[in-house]
Amino acid sequence: MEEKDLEKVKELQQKQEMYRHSMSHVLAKAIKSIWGDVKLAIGPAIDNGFYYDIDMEHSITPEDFGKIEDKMREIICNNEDFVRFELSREEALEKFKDNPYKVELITELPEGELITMYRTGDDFYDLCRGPHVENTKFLRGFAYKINRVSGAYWRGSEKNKMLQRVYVYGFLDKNDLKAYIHQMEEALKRDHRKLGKELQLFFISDYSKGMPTYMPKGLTLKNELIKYWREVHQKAGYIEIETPMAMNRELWETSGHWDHYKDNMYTFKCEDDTFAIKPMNCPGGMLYYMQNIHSYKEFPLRVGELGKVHRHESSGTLNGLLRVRCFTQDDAHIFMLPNQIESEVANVISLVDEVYKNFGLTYTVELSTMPESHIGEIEEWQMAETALANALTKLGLEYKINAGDGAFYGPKIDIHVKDCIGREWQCGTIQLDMQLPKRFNLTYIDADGSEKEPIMIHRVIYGSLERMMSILIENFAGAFPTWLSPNQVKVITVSEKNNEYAVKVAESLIACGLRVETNLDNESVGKKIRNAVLEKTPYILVLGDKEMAEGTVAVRKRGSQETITMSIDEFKAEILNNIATKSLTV
RNA sequence: GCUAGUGUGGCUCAACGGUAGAGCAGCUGACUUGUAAUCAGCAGGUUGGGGGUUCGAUUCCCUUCACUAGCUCCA
Repeated sequence: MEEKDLEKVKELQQKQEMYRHSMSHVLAKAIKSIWGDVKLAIGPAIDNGFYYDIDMEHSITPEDFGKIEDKMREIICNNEDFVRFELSREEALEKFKDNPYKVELITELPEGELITMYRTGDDFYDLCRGPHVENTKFLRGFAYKINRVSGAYWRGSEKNKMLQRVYVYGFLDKNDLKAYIHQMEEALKRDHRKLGKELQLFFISDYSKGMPTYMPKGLTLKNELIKYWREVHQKAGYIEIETPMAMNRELWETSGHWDHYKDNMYTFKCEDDTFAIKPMNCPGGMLYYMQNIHSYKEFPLRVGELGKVHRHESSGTLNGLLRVRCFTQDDAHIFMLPNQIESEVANVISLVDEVYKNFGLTYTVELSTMPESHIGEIEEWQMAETALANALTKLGLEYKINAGDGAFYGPKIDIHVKDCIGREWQCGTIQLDMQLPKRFNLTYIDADGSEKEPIMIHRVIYGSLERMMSILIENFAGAFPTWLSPNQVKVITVSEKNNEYAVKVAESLIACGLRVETNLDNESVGKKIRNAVLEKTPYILVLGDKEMAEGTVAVRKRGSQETITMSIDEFKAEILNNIATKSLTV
């Protein structure tokens, strides 16, 4: 039964994909019939519809969308057959001789194979393996909407010409399209940049593009994340260090960053020396290791650092707190014996799991293996990759393999989390480094008294505090669990007569370590409630004559419109318990 | 970095060739409030910066900066 359903779903997905392919043909045809002189590149189906990459003079703008959609509708209503036909390579090249993109695609097809094309009407044909629907009339019920137009490099390489890519949402079911658009609109409301402004968490000044300033509330959030991080890492056997922000060029030459990463580093001269602001914490961590002679008995040696790094990322890639030029990595370098890799990697992944679960985050795991350009011996790589894979398998985690996507210095495991509009961001990562220990000549004394080179991994759990914060802001839509919430309690008075009592209550809560704000404004209770609700405060306390006389508080929890009257001590017990258990709800 | 779009008071938006308007927030005053906006008044912008076209520009053009989406990148 279950299998049957699965099959049905799969069948429907395949059908949808075929329709999307056919629609992309229609899209191309519509654009060609409107603007005439266009060179079509490529137009695949994607998971929310389809797009077409086109090289043309006219810059398509949102004002053109209606016109294109109308034309598409017209083509669909013409009941044109999708006619499949095959050409020899030469014939196909001749047919597309004015279109370098198609020529390139055709040339890459295996020689001797016939080229499949589809034609609709008399005037339009396109290179496509198909399948397509038989006739455009079948597309009549297909729900589509042009979403946006943007630039995209031909074949994804910045060396090539940038084409115009028209993205279209497209679904078999009208309701799916509606639901999808609605979901996107809802998602935008929880965009961390919007909430960051509304909730006064952070801002990014023009004077420090890509480098956020934390406002008091945002800093509280960040500090809570750090506090929690320290708790779990201390339990997991980590020690913590702090390395300098700027270090001499020579160090970066030794680490290899100067050669590989110089363009992304902020460098400066001081007296006769050149310095770089650290783009990563590793070299500093290596220097720490080198301060002492190490024994195999110390391993695994887990050295953590909440290190602030600066990287000059391209301007176009910056995105709120998700992609910044200055961020705090929750880094750690772990030094170990070869036979400790598997268990230690498993330890780290368990830590990731524990931390992410605590936030209610779901994640996906990817294992990236040896890239073409790499250092080290194949056997070393195999050993390392096997160890990583074994650790994942042992924990029963599903993972995707990204063949050849590892760092040049070692394989890695990446943890991805989705943002509110479905974009995946790498957060946690565990990277085996087969280079730095060599470059810095790290050693330890093994049981037999010989000097050996330790195995080292870099790992982050949050990834960066900034990225994790933005993911959390969006996941919670700004309504943070109490323990994380910048403001945990809002004390509201009914009238000015109650101010003194309110201040007393607030002070006693603050004395318990709670983050409390009072609103003694000369405003209506309704308005003060409204403001507190908009600020997404977990607990609102309303204090009037009644509470004052009885020494109680009227508690209104986030998400509820009811109030519960309780003694101050009862309230303290409840909220402190909520915080201690890091409850996700109030 | 590339392509396109956007840029109006602290915030959200309006006006769109005739020299900027509203709500919220702020301030002042009245009201003393019982669970999502009490009322009145005041103040606040030369429309991101620079240049040009024009009798006149927020509105058109150029340039620059920033932002947004996508592409590339993320060792």
